[in-house]
Amino acid sequence: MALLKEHDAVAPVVSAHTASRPAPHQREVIDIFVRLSRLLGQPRSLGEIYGLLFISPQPLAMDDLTERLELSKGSASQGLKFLRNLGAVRAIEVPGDRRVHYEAVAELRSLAGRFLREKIEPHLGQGEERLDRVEQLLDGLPAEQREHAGRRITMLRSWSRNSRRVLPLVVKVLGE
Amino acid sequence: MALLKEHDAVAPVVSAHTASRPAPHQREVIDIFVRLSRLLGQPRSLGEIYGLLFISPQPLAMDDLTERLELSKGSASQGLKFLRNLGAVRAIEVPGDRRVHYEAVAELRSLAGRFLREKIEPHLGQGEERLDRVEQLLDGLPAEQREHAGRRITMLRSWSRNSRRVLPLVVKVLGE
DNA sequence: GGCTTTGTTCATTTTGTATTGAACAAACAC
DNA sequence: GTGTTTGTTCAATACAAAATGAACAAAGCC
Repeated sequence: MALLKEHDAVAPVVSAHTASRPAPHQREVIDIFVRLSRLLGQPRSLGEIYGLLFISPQPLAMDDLTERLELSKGSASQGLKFLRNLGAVRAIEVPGDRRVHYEAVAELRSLAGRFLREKIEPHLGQGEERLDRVEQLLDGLPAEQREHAGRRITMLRSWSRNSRRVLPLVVKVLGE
Repeated sequence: MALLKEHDAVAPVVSAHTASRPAPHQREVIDIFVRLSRLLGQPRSLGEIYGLLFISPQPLAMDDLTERLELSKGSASQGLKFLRNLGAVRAIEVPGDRRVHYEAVAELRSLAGRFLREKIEPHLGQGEERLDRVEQLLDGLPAEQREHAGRRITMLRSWSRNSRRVLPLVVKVLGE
């Protein structure tokens, strides 16, 4: 036993699956992304995955993630899928290793842009059509109520338009 | 048992508590705010309450809310508390009625401003201090790792600064 | 004083969402 | 071909967040 252990330690097997926990500074950075993730209404595992990739000096394979973050294959796979779609992560070929490795795409501009466009914009767009339909419903209403409701819907249209205007602006400033 | 059930069904209990459901157009507007609420990571009841107040021609008391939206006193009370703190709702005196009535504050600028300042900004602010502390943790690290981690933290600082810059801008454009 | 109305708080229950893990598929090695 | 590694999907489970409702407090009324 002691022999075996010693052998393991001595062997320069740098590439063995050293399931090393994240270092303290890594844990901190991961935590920052976990908070951000929750703030944006995403699962914590997402933040953990992106965070670890962000602070890791080299690309990591999926089982590096499951080992170091102690999460299931399912979570890792789903999380990476999401991050891939978002363009927050890119696949990297590592010579002599069949597994796909990932590294964090660390450009705030593209990240935020994609997120806003895919997760926020649709809601706003959908809203505009809705308002047209809702306005139809006002027809059979007593005059007083119709007037008030009409004003409110006009107001919502304006809110929607302003919100749309903001998005590109946000992306622009974040990218500077 | 059967009798009781039949009685319940037959009784023309229209006025018992004329808990008039929201009209179709009101239901639609409420739904818009429910979605928004979820998008911002807030409970659906919040959206319902604000939505109904927003589309109601006159101020409503708490039991109007519990009846029309079919939610508990607890939810209504908590929801109103939150909305009051946010400044999204204001209390109105109604002559001859002891109950406090509420109306929606319908100014996007102040609403969004308050929300961003109270719910988002703190996270960003907290982040900056954190980064200083994290940087300390880098000292005992091998040169190569330290260099990479250092770059990443610098990057996070810049992200944080840019995000801060965006907030006032958002508020400004939303208010126009 | 006691009785009623209005509103809040908080422990419990319910609901919704994230995570897990097992079954499956695909790509490779031999 | 068989066995192994890598990765995905999805039904079951665990967990976190929201809603409930009962107990309580405060304020008005008679």
